[in-house]
Amino acid sequence: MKTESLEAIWRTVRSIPRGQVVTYGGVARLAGLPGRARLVGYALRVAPAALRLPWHRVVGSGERIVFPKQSREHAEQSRRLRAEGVKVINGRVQRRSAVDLDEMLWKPR
DNA sequence: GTTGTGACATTAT
DNA sequence: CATAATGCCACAA
Repeated sequence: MKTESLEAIWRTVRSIPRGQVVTYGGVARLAGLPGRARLVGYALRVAPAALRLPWHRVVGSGERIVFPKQSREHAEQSRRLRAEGVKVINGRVQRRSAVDLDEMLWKPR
């Protein structure tokens, strides 16, 4: 049922850890709905505000923010992500591998 | 029932 | 990098 799908998506989004981002397609896949990225967008659009979903952790393919650069949503998402330590440059979330590499080179010892 | 529109993704030009 | 074509599918008109 469709409400089932929406709930599965909401649960999945709710499970995204702080400081981590997942693509629309990724959420769909994790929710057991492969190939239905658009439904994820719809699910987030109609999600009850009461759920307090971390919608800002969901990005487009290539870890790009899907909202138009000038939009309020775009600014909002960038702000929220940066508030969690996620680097966002030019509407693009910096690759985690680069961050991990930095951690590796600095942490040891 | 048909058509247009998306908080999208992937592949091919 | 930019565009277009497809696939996907819920919803509104």
